[in-house]
Amino acid sequence: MSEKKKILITSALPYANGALHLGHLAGAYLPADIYVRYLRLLGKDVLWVCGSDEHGAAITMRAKKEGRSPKEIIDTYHELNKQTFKDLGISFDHYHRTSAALHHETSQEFFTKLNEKGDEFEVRTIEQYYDEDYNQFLADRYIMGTCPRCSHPEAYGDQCENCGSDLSPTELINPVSTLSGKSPVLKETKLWYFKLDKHEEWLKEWISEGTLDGVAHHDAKQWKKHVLGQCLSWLNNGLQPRAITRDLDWGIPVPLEGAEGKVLYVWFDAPIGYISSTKQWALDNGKDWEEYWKGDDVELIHFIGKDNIVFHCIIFPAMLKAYGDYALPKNVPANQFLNFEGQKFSKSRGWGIEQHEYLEAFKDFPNKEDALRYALLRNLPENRDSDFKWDEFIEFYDKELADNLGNFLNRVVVLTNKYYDGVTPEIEVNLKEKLAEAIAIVDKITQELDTFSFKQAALALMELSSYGNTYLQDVSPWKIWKEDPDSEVVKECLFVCLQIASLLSILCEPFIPFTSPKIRAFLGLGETANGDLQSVLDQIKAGQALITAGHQVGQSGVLFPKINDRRDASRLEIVNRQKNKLEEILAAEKGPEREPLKDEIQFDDFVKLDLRTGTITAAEAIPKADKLLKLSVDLGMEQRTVVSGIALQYKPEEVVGQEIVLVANLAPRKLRGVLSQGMILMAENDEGKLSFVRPNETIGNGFVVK
RNA sequence: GGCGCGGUAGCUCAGCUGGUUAGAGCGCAGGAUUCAUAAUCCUGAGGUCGGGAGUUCAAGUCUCCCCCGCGCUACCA
Repeated sequence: MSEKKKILITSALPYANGALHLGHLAGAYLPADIYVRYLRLLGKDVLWVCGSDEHGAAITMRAKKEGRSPKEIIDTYHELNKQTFKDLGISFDHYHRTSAALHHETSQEFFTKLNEKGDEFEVRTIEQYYDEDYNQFLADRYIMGTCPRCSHPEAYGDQCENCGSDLSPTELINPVSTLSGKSPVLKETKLWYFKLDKHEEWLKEWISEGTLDGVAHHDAKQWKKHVLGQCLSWLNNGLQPRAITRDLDWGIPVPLEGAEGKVLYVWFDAPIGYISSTKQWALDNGKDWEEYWKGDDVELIHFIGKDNIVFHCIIFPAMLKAYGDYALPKNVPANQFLNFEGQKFSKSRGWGIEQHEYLEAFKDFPNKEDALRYALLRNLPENRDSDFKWDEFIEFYDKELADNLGNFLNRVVVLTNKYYDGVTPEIEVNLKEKLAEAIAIVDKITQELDTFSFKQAALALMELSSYGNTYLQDVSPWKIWKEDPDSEVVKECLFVCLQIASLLSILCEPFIPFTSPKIRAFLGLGETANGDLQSVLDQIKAGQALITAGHQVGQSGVLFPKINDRRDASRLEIVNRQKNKLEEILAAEKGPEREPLKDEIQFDDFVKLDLRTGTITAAEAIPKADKLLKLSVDLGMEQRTVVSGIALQYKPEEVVGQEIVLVANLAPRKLRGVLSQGMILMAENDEGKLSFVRPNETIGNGFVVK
């Protein structure tokens, strides 16, 4: 066992059925990359693992849709995502995949161990749809039918994409297997459940107090509020056992006799992917994976988006503790969501840009990687949803990277070359004193990084360069030099500026790793290595120069050619192409769009409907249902009670006296405890505005509409 | 309806356990300067801290109610 503390960083495993967009990057990968690069520069023993999540029904569904095998799908996206990460400087130590044999073994071993503990799992028998032609149980997504809520004929077993309702397969009207196209039958099946409820007590203490079995584990106050909030909300509602197996042919087989045709539920094996990724890295590098997962000297940090909070803060810790010996996360700095120009990323709408698309579209853009990293960084959704805008991309690049950082570095190197032929001047100076303010800013940068405040850290980095600009301006060596080229004041000024430039060259590395070596080259410095930042910090605080007298600097140049440049519009054009794309999408969407027509029916189908005129005579809200009103309808020959989902648009008093048309022979159904005897016809437009359908002159109640 | 998170200058956001005249960047207005990439530096204007009530000597910061945004969840004939 090594004496040094091990830090294990994980980033959410990307699901390998599609490309990743900028929101993903901003959520779980860029912040982690910055943090890991920072720790490496400090010389910490840090390991960062990730990989593709390659199981689950969504992959088989996509494969079927595209007429490819699941294996082809995951291979495509595994390679794409892996390469794109690499191109953007996302510096995983290992990028694994859950289809790997090592991962299957690891997951099965994990399952087996928990199963052998005896009281972690329970087996339940439930009824599930089964396709008799294909001899297999059907995942929710493999069943389609008519949505019981909106009558959309192509709702999936878990969700209706037309009305957004969450469904269960048994709710579907006329369910059909997407495999055989026939009606599935209900058949009993066995599922394994993880008894999450059993872990509720210690989880509550661990999350709210940061103590584990009474022993201090982490500082709960360091966790983000929205993370704590969501976890405690779950815990206070009571945890339920969760199914960990499914009847599916794509995934990790359940390693038990009599469990043929069953695989581990994807959420169970995915986080174990962090472990198998570590194992593979250890094998490749001759290390011991357990040193990073077990023992007191382990610090585990999960970087994720907010959609993953409960898995990483509740479910996976429960799995780890149930297994035993594993360290639990010290922090889960989950980010919120990144929007794109004011709206959510949407693949189907083409709203947003995927990582590999960006690299392609910006291939002629200098520093495209750092430009993107910086724009995302400055706008990270750390505590609330944020918004990526191309105009801000331009602004951050031009104002901060080019005008502030790039220009300062250029000024310093140009002046050094001009006055001293690039040789650092010899000068007596109390650096501790002279750099006190700069060092305070450096401390701020590291403190922000230590606490996962990456956006603030970036601002502090700019503050350092801005401080350099201000200092240079205050001394204005060019004025003095004109009078006295040998001035000690000029020498001191540039000597100090070179120290600041040197600090910037290393401190910027976690944020803009592609630019850092260029800055180092300007300054005549070699590339940074692990641990360098620690020695730089030690030196500078001890008053030692980082760039000493006699050191030859290199030649400078334009680090960040500005986007708004009067001589060269090429960069602006690249960005403008993206902006134009969005405008086109918006323009296209403005065209009239109507729900597609349903399948043709016969006259006989129509006459089955019994439509009657009526008048609403009373209305009241239904407690604990914000969309429902309980209505009394006068049909002339009788009174009906009808429950209608119009409460968001109408107050009860507004609808009394309203003439309506009622589907009068609809089978009664109970809603929120009230028996609804019919359905009122309403027209609804695309903005959700409702309007009653009624005869355009009063005709009396109870008459037939046909 | 329940739960969680957010709502601070024109824009994007900082403000830990309540404590002096509420901060930064961008934008805007004036000025300085030329080593540098129409750059840099200085000064200034600009905020009922979502609304209302309360606790306190003192509230952006605590409590309650309400409004808005996002998410989870229930319901949606």
